[in-house]
Amino acid sequence: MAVRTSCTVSDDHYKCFEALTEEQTALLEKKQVTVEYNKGEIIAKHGSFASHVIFVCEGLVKVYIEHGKEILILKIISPGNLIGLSSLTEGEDTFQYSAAAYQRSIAKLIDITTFKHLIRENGLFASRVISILGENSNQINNRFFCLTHRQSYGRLANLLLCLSERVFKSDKFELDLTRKELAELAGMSTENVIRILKKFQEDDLIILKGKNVELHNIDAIQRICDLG
Amino acid sequence: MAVRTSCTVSDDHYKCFEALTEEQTALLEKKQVTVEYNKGEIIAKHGSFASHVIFVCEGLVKVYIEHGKEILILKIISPGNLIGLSSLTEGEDTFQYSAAAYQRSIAKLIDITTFKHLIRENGLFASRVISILGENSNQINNRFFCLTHRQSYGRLANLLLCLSERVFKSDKFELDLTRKELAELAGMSTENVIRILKKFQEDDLIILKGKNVELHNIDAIQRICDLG
DNA sequence: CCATTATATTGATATAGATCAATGTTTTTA
DNA sequence: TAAAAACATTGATCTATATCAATATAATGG
Repeated sequence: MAVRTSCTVSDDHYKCFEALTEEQTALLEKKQVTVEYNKGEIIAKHGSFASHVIFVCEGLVKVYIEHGKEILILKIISPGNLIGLSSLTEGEDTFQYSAAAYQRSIAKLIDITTFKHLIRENGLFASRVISILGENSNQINNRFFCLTHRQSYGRLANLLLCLSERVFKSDKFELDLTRKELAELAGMSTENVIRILKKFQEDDLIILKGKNVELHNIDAIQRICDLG
Repeated sequence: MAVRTSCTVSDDHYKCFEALTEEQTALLEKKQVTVEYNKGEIIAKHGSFASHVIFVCEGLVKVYIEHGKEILILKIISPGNLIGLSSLTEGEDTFQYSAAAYQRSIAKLIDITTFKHLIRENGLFASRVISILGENSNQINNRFFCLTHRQSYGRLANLLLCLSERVFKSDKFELDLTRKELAELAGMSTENVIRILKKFQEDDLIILKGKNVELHNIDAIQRICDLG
């Protein structure tokens, strides 16, 4: 069971573009701009006009929905992935979620009209996009399950595994997320994150040194993730 | 804000088939079977081989993921809607969720290979399918937000509004869902559903008579849904 | 490099909502 | 139609986790 997919998706969305012809690729190149974002900057704003889909080239991005002051993080996006595909829906011309850079990031903004045009024109491209949407949907469902059916220990264990396996791709990584950001991701209070991390460290499940995190007993963390 | 979309989606998925040519429609007809399900019967099983996508013609269906004994309802599907599109993803040949009939239901099981073939062949059809996937994704995100950020009163108010507006299409309806099923839908214990319904009735927000429910003060229920 | 502000940590307290237990009511079935 | 099973209701208790409060530490900017 792909529990570890609950905070992010695979990073091979770029492969959909391989389905395009040279001509179509050239068209797409003309209809996109590359933009750099600093840490904390908003890349897409929930409710604003969605004139483009976003392809993340570098950095790390959070995708979240917001209602007033409340936010819910849907996923973390690594380089290679697309954001904003749900605005391809007919009659849905606004972003259905926000996106913000966790760190300095580079993204290509692709004109949505051209993107839609290519879907109609190129069936293979369309089916690749459908694949991505399906994958997104499975990731969200996993995350939904995790956040609603696991208690705090399980949710934090899940987050650590996901960050390790999917985002940083190592069981030892430098975490430049604050406790507050971890709390947001795991759906709990900052204080609770701190207490649980402390407990994990006392139990030799993880080793914390400043911003460096090492998952020391992955099997045990996995067990907490599955059962907690 | 489409809070009321959080338990189900619109019921116009069938419109994607209007994008097919006569020939394609004929092909699809040949590659599908119609099946009747009794109350409680499983229509799709999470993890089993997804050889088809499902089009609901009659009845009422719940879509849910299950891990062991724990379940999470993703949405209610009314006639006119498709189930199992996330299995269109390349390399994903199993159902990513289960579906079961709340009441006697009729569904068409459409061969997934043919469906995929039509996506490649017909760009307009593909873009309609993408629309549906995008809409599904927005519905799940709304539901995700509601279940994680609202307390029990708000979640139950949301469910009542959604059932009224989207499923039964009237503010007075016969509810053949048990308290346990309501609890599952609103993500809380059965006892809590009972206590909250009682409170809503005491406050003249709803009128309960046996299985009949009437939303008596929709504005107030909406306020609880938004804030609670 | 000091002052200011953000972040991290720890402990105490409050509470929404689950769980448990007991009983009443309706539905099913034999 | 009586017995069994499923469902609904009510009250009492328990607990995970949020919230509040106070302090410590780290980061940042003038």
